[in-house]
Amino acid sequence: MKRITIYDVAKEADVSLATVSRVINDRNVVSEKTRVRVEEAIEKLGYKPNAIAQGLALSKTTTVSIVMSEKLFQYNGKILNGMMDVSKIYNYNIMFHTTSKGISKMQDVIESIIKSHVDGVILFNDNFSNDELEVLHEYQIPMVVVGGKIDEHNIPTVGNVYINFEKLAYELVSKYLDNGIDDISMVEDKLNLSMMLQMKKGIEKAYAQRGKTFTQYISYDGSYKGTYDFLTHYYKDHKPTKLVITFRDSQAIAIVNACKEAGYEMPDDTELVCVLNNKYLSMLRPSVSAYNIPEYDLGAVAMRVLTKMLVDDPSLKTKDIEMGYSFLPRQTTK
Amino acid sequence: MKRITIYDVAKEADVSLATVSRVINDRNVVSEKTRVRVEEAIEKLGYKPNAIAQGLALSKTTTVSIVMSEKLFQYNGKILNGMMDVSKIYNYNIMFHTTSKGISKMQDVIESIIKSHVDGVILFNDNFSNDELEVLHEYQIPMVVVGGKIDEHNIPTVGNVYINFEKLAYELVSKYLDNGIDDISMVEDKLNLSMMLQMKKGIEKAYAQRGKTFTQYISYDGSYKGTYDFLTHYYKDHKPTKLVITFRDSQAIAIVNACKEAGYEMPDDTELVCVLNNKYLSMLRPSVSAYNIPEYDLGAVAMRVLTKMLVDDPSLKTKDIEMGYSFLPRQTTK
DNA sequence: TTGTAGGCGTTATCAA
DNA sequence: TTGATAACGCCTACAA
Repeated sequence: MKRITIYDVAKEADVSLATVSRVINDRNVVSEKTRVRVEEAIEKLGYKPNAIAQGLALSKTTTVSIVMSEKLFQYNGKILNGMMDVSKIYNYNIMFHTTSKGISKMQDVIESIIKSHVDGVILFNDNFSNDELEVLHEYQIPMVVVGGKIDEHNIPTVGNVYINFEKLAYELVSKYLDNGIDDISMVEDKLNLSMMLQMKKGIEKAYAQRGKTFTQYISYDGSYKGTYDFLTHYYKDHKPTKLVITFRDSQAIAIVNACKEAGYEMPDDTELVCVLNNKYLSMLRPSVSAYNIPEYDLGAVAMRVLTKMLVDDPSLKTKDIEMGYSFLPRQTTK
Repeated sequence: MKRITIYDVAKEADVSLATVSRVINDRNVVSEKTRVRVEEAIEKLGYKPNAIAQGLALSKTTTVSIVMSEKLFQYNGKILNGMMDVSKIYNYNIMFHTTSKGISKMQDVIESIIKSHVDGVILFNDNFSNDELEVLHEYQIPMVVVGGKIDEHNIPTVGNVYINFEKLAYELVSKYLDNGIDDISMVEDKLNLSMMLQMKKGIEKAYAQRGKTFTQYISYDGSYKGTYDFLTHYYKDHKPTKLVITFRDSQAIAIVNACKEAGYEMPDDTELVCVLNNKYLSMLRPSVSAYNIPEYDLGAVAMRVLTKMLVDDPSLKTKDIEMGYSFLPRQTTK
């Protein structure tokens, strides 16, 4: 079946293709009479404009790329939901890219982003370098980074929608320190290294302000299958600290199980806070205290900022937006 | 910055644009000498072909659409991973669409699929009707449906990569029936209705073959926030059956918690099998028996089948592929 | 082996 | 208000 084109419509309505184009795009003025005729022809033939041809003619694809790491997007469903919903409102198509660590596949992704001529890009933290940001910027492609705060940048085509993890960690730890508890540890999450660094910074600041030093950053090499494996092993000969901070659910669950097996009571012997909340943490027994991060909103706002950059002045201000969060106390904290 | 085009390269290398096109696409024979010259020019100018223009010229976008329901894709990360990896191998771009139930957004998705002129589509079960499949077929767009088995179809442009949930349920229930246990229930999962129906069919068949009738299909209306809420309420005045079958983790976890709170022992008082495995089920105490569904492979194979349909004869045979599964016994079964 | 020219489906600029 | 016509960037017969 030959796809029907603007020519077919023009012939059917007995006008020139220019006129058809006009009624499609609502440009200029078209006489009521002919507009109706054209619309009828469109309806009758079931004509649908070819977005590719439009893209070529307009140098605008109404498509934006979303790139996130392969591992990460399993945890970021809601962020994606937020982005998808907003993109629908503005009628943007979504090109989806994933990066796997290891070989720097980000190169390939950038390559295909450039070739695809998408109008904008949304990147997640933790899967690109500054060089790569620079490349995209050279091509004048507006982009927004979502997740954590990115370093001071003066690239005008970059926006940032983020959670201030440094502040979050600082506040959390300060509270405990002020209650006389300084036996605190944080478990590294290799999937979110840049967020970890920000949190570490916040914790260290809290300690430093009180003349102390934070030392219990629990990291591990690649010899374990994952965090869970590592932690169950780790707690065989380590007593959990009074407060343990984890980033994701897997780590929190590992801690809960390890404590249970070692005979420690929560929250009496040890307290646990997981940064990223999800439903499993509330289903667990004991249920795990966590932070309510507005994931959906992060995605929605990021996409909205991007569309703003696309239609408005690209040098728009207020492109950096800090999102809030709130603590969800559950059974693992007093 | 003006994007540099094939003309620029041609001028730089002092050849015609046709020649440049030839070296880019490796078409015809180009003399070694000029090819090198062209390649140098490409390198020097940093030329990247405009995929949009290529798409227009070739009527081929090397892009495929993936459409899945908004709710579902949070659970199907690995399937997506499989699809993404294979699409990378074949250099296909991914256009990502989500459908939310309620208003039939599927209409919009189809609209944009048609306009985008993607080369093929991958659909998940449970988010389209046969009519919608027909529309896509009218446009000759190759597509594959992934997840459960779709009804007999004779649309030549549709492939199907699936798990035989009917068989799975039949086998599972048969085993228990043959051991004299017929106090079995299955909890409905509203996110996967078509799979539920297939499983129900399998269970009913197992019962029927033994002159019995399956009655304990546990469903609920929309008055609960979700399955978890419903189940915790349900088991206040219902004793769990000897075997409970759930589809997803949330439901399984609800059962585990409900039993624990009601003082039932697993697996002695009641056994539990969750169809879709995931890491939380193995972390839970007791850990939940489940099926190892090759999610990644489902996605990978689906994408591979689609690419085959795209390059090979579109009327290729063996487009319907049944994937295997295996049982993972854990603490909730004897 | 290389170049010329027409076409892919739209939009936009001019004239009419 | 409408209609030619030249882009948009690339590919591919057809010629040379």
